[in-house]
Amino acid sequence: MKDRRVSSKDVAREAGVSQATVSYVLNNNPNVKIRPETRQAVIDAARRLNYHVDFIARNMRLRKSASVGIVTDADMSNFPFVRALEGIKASLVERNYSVVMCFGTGSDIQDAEYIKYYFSNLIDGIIFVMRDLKQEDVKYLEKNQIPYVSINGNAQPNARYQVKTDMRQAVTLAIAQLKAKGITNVGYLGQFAGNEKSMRFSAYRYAMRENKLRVASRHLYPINDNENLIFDEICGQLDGIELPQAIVCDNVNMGFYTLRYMNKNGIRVPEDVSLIQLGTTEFSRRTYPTISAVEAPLYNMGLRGSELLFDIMDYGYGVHGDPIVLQWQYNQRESSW
Amino acid sequence: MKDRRVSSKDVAREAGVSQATVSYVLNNNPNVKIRPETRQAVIDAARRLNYHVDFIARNMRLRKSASVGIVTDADMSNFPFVRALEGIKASLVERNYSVVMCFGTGSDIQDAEYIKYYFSNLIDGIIFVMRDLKQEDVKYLEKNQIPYVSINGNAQPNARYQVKTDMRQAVTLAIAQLKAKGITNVGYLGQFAGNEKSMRFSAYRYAMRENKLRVASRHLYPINDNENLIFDEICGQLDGIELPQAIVCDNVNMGFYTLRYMNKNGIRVPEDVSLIQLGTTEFSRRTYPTISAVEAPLYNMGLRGSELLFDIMDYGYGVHGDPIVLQWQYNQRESSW
DNA sequence: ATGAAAGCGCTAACAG
DNA sequence: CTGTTAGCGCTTTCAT
Repeated sequence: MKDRRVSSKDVAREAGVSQATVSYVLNNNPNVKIRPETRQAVIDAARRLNYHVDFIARNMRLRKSASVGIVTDADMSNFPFVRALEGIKASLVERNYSVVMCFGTGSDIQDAEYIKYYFSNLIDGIIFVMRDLKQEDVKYLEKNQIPYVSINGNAQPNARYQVKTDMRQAVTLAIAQLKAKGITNVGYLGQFAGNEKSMRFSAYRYAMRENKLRVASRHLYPINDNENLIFDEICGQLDGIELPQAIVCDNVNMGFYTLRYMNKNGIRVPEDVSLIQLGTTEFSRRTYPTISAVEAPLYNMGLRGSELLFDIMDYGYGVHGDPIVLQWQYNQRESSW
Repeated sequence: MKDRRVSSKDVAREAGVSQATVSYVLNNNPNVKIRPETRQAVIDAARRLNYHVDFIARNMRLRKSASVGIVTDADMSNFPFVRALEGIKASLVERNYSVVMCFGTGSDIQDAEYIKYYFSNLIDGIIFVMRDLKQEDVKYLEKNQIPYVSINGNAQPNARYQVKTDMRQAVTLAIAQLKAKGITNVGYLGQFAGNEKSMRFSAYRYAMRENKLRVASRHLYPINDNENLIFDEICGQLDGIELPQAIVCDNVNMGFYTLRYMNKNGIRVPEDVSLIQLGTTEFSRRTYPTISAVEAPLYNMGLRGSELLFDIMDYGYGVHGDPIVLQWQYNQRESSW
């Protein structure tokens, strides 16, 4: 199918040396001294023949693949995921590693694509991005000493290697800023249960407490995170009630739909109600008003996670037991004072 | 580093057969008949030992990599790119191919990562997604018979293998709908030069002509596509003028910023001005009003492109010379009549 | 300083 | 129906 390509043997012949020498030269093998003119001859020959090493063959010999598998739960077209991937990429490129996307994640980890890939030498390690790890999966990975890292806003209980985040300080800052403008009546709209959500909700409660503000239960608006229903649920919660001075929205979508609600009903933002969104998207600065947001350090999460994975791949389990914790940031825009 | 793993030789020993038989069974090789009990013995042994083929070794033997390289110009965190990637993925998964992201695209194609990967047997083919191909790059690819496909809204001149799109009918339909509501005065906001842009602008002109409407040059608003400047430029163009009844916006960002302009200035959409956006994003249905959009068939572009690539990889250059042309669609939402 | 040769794990003639 | 065997292209010990 693919026509025969030039191999290191060809280069050796062309340069009048042995195949071993070609390998020594091209890999700059530090354990072996090569006469400069020999070296040059090899390099010239390689260039002349337009030689490229066959990574597959090399990797086979070296018993590694020089790529890492990326696994996600999120829709791929999800901004946080992709942004974290950009951070990962930055770290990988440096070391000449490549990214393999792993899709099929079966119900049993044993037949997840990424496990097959790992055992098939297609990837050397695994990065879980924005994916909640099941207890048993973590156990399986660690039992088999598979290099992996979880990159996720939320802590993954029991996962040995992870990058997680803390948003409490950023939310505290956001609410402090509101308070400085005389706003004390800050509600919360979103989900109140579940892992990810409860991290957000509890950050809100933490921030209120730190700011010595009361959480009023009549200003807590439970909304399920289902794209098609969010707006209706918001209407159900907010129609005809007395609104608080500010609302913190659980995530990007809820922030958008809440703004939609305000715009639709002629409620001025932030004059009547301030709006703050938890989560990151590039569209928050394209609306009217632009939406203030507490945002995760996505790029750095990717970068740091990938670096951690390299440590594990290089030195094995046992290094760096501590999770990396990165801080969220408050990005004030027009929707809040 | 990685502990020795179980090979097909081990399975052979365990099952009391030869390595070849193991290969025959596990690959379901149709050219060779295996006694059912032998087959079963092999399968059992493999399971017992938790055997996984070593793809690297297999690929080396087969002289292929079972992965394709994805190259893009766009920021990865770009919705159209990722959506197309999802289509690609759907096609790849079926054939057990995997995706390798190629990042470094040097100025000279010879040292682009994807070329190195190809010549290094790391990928079997290349898909360019939303990336404008240079003349010379196309020439290089075709001279070397490298399987590639361009997936792009716009035609890539001279690229033999491509998926491109046609938006004229969809825009015509959108404008026809406006006209049916008595709107005849339709402006255009965006860029008027450049490859991508002129496709859009000319689709608008085509649609106006088809609908027997006049393009009024006073309702053509040139805006440069620079995120940080768009809004200011829009203000510069629209402040204090008499607006048309409808505006077609060049792309997603301009659509958003134009809506921002309207909302900010209390101009009702669509009562005062209808808005139509060319381009796709999931956020168009989260604003108030939601934004009508003419959208590219991104998922299918990815899917079809990937299928085309498989044809080329399977049968070589010479198949399917004709570009695949896919139609855009009009998605009417609240921002237009 | 360089070469000969072994072998990574797999597949596919070919032989039986 | 199954086994023997010869590589795929590379790296690396061990000789020289």
